[in-house]
Amino acid sequence: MGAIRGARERARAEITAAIKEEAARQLGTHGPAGLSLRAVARELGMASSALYRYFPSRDDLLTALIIDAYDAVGAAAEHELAMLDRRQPAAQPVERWVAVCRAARDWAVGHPQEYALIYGSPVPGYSAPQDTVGPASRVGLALVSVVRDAHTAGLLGEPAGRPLAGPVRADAGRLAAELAPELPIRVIAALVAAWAQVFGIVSFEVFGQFNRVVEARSEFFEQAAVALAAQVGLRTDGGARDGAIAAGASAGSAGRGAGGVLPAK
Amino acid sequence: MGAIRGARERARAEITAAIKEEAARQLGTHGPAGLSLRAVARELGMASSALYRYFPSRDDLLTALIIDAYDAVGAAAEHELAMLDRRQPAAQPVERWVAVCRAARDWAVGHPQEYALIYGSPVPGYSAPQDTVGPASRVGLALVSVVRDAHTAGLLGEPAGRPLAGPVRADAGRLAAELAPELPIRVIAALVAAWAQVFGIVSFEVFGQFNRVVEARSEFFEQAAVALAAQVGLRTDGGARDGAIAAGASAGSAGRGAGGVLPAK
DNA sequence: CCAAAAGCAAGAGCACCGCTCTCTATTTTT
DNA sequence: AAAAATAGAGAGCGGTGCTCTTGCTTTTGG
Repeated sequence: MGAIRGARERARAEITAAIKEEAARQLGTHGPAGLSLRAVARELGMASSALYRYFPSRDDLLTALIIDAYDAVGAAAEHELAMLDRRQPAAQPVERWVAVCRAARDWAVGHPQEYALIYGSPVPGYSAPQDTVGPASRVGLALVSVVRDAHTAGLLGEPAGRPLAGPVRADAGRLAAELAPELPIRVIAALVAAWAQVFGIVSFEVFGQFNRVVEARSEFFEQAAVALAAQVGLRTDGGARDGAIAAGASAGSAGRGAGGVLPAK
Repeated sequence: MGAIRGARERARAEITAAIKEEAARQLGTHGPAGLSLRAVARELGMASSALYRYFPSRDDLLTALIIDAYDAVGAAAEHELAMLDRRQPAAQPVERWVAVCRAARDWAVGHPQEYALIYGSPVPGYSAPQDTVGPASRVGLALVSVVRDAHTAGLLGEPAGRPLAGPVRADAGRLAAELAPELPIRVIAALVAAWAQVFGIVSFEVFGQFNRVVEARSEFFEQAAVALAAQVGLRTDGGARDGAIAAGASAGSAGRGAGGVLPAK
């Protein structure tokens, strides 16, 4: 945080960064399993044992990369949202929602290995150290903020779905108290579901489950993101049909014409 | 396939099975990265080199396990559906849909490592050998069959969401031709999305993303599965409101009373 | 200012890994 | 019964994560 004190600390910071950089590079080419401390050290021209001064174990290096990845995708989402708001200050909630989703997806397809690291199978022992929970929630919080803004702007309708089962209601209530007390409980529940579902689609794309199934990935994703926004209760038009099911805008969805869902990319 | 011919072939089959069994055991305790051919051989009391008579490489062993896992979850889904139909021949399409989803989830939480193997990050080199695509699609096909049955029974409404973008329509059309020509294209698209979204929720649960977020996992999942069924167009009651948005049953959802979504487990 | 303390880099070494090669024993086929 | 195919064992190669010991440099404190 503070200013760098001596040459030693500066060197330490630089070398730590270089190690992470090279490790990330190897991660991109050989995958998480192929990340080798020795190879990193070799590439950096240092003895493998020296690397342990910076990361006490391979898992710690991986954890650092995990945190970086969470931060990267979180920052991408926040940045994309900020850009949209600057470009188009009166953007519809649905557009803002889709912007966040698309940012996450774009980052994922651009960094598949890093994505796999954080949203794929947890690594060997793995215990999800506490340091990861903050960065890990940034995308989710961005989604929450979009919905919250829509709510304060009066652009939030009823979420789809049946009334909540008791325990689900309890979870959602606890979450609501934590991060958005003004939002209806059902919206919170729908939001969490949508959050998981967005990443379900991204994971299927990145992990190859869509091979030979879905080819128009970005359009497909966009379509699903819009549907999920509706599911959460974000209105696609800021008008009538109060309290009605927001998802039900399909009938008269002149929307944006010509097949397009939202202005792509 | 055919009868076992000699003692040698029988032994080979048995040993192959034993290797896979032990490998699966190790997979469950140490994770995919911790699967060691030497350890498997050691546990089986044979030389590590002898193991290569059965699996030419570690990746081939993993591939075998992957196929087994796909088959296991697929069989679980099909079995659960068959059981429901036997127990309750007039089951609602939504119930059948949820049964398939729940079977997949139950298998996943019961076999997290095997689940990670097939729905988590792809393994090192990995090329998704052709042998996996058949088993891999069983759960998806089960979902398709549920929707198709609902359609022939006249219990399929309009799926939620806007009209499809062109390329998405093309993908869905191709898929429809392959596996369910009678279904509306939009239903196919919604189905694929729902398929990915179901596994998104399962993955978030199994991979720990729901830690400290969702505690009532099975109820939450059930809720989401029902919502996804509606999204696809499965009616929750076999009656009125033709062509209307099926998801819109929320208003008067007396449903099944007392917070419960569907008869659990 | 210089000695003590602390941090850093390197090398050797341990136990393990996937995998190959060679050699022998056994079974199947001809 | 001879020949061919198959199964197992062992040694060995290059790689891995990680530890320990040994020197060296920077920082610190009297």
